[in-house]
Amino acid sequence: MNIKAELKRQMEVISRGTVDLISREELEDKLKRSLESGKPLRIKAGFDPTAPDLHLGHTVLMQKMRHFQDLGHQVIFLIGDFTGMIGDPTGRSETRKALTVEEVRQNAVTYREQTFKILDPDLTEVDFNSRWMKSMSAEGLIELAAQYSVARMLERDDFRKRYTEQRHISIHEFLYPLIQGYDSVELKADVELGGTDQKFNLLVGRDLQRAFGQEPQVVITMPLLEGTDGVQKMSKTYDNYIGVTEPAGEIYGKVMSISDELMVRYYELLSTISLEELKKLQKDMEKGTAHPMDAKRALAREIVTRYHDEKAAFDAEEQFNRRFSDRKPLEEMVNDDSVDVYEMTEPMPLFKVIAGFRGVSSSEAIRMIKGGAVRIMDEKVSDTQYMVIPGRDKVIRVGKKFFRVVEG
RNA sequence: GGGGAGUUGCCCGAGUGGCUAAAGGGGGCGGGCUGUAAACCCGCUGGCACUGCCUACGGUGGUUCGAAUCCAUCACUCCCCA
Repeated sequence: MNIKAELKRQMEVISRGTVDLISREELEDKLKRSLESGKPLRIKAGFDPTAPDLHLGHTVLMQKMRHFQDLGHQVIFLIGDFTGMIGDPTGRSETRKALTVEEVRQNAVTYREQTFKILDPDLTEVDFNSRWMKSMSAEGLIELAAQYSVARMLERDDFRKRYTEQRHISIHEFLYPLIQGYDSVELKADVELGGTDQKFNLLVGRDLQRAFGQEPQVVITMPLLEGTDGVQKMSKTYDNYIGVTEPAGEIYGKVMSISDELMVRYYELLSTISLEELKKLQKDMEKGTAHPMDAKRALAREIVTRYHDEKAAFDAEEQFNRRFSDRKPLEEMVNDDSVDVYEMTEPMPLFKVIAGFRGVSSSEAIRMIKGGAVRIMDEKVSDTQYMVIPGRDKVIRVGKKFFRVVEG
């Protein structure tokens, strides 16, 4: 094997799509030694077990982990169960609520199950930082804390912001980056991956490794994926996520509802098409030779295919078209199996039906009726007292979603 | 340890005794326009089978016919001094 050529190839694969790579020289050095000795690099990526459902935002990072696996390196999927109990203050404007031991444990299990949709289980070492943190003594913690200064902590953007805005910061929040950094010491990590928001924490890891006499890890950050709202980062907390375990139709629909601008971003970070292809697509859309909606369809198909399969993607598209794009007469909708079904045997007030179907309060349902959001058999209904009679009122539409009433 | 400021609905923020389910903005939802896009315009935005009732302005207790607004006390946050 030509080590030089292989080194170049690996560097290319690894650096694609990254935001920071600190430092390139160190990475090259480590890779070179690894190639010469045949000893794989230890790649660490930590995950906070607050949100047990993986979403597309996580996959940006995990695909990078996968790249490392494909190059034969050892990936460590570290579940920050101990740190999860502290609550990562990163990016927050206020103190996070700490999780209970039980919550963290449960979340971790689900997390693990979903990981292997993307990663190769044989090349993945799953670990928990409670393994070493739980038994750390107070002396150990103080020794660790002595490695860093308050001034340096306050260099971190979010801390500084909170500090200058005179908001509360608990001492234990300073411990988070320290513990995360110490994890790298325990794991003897060669490389640590994270989102750009993790940059500070990852760099602390380098300092601590140095302090504990280890060679500092290389830090690689990946861009954060915006959520479906296009503004905030994708997160379960903001309810703007697309989960990898969601049904095909759901994923397809969510992707279709994102803005054009965001679509380009998703292409960039989630699609496997090359950057050149993406550029061409953008140009064509500007020129008007390609319709943005078609491009979005293709993206939705690609993503659904990845987490389900091609057939599911095809079906999801079919259903989507039938539901929203094709203008079809009411009679067809009545028996269309792609609409959701609401079973009822006895007449019920309309707002109750809506409340049950949409999961909103009765007051909210009544407001929707008053606001003209509701149609029954294609007729707008504004009577809040309206009774739904199964058999007669077959198709109810609330907003853009609609459903069919069936006698059960 | 001493002194001061503050805690309002999902978020920000106005409100200093009745007209306050609480201005305004953001977000969210709905309507129009569309490509279930963006932008823009309009409406709604505590709960409850609802011409009414219940819950709500950090917690508790009090003053009052009546309190988010006044008093006491507790909790929490921030600032200044030591």
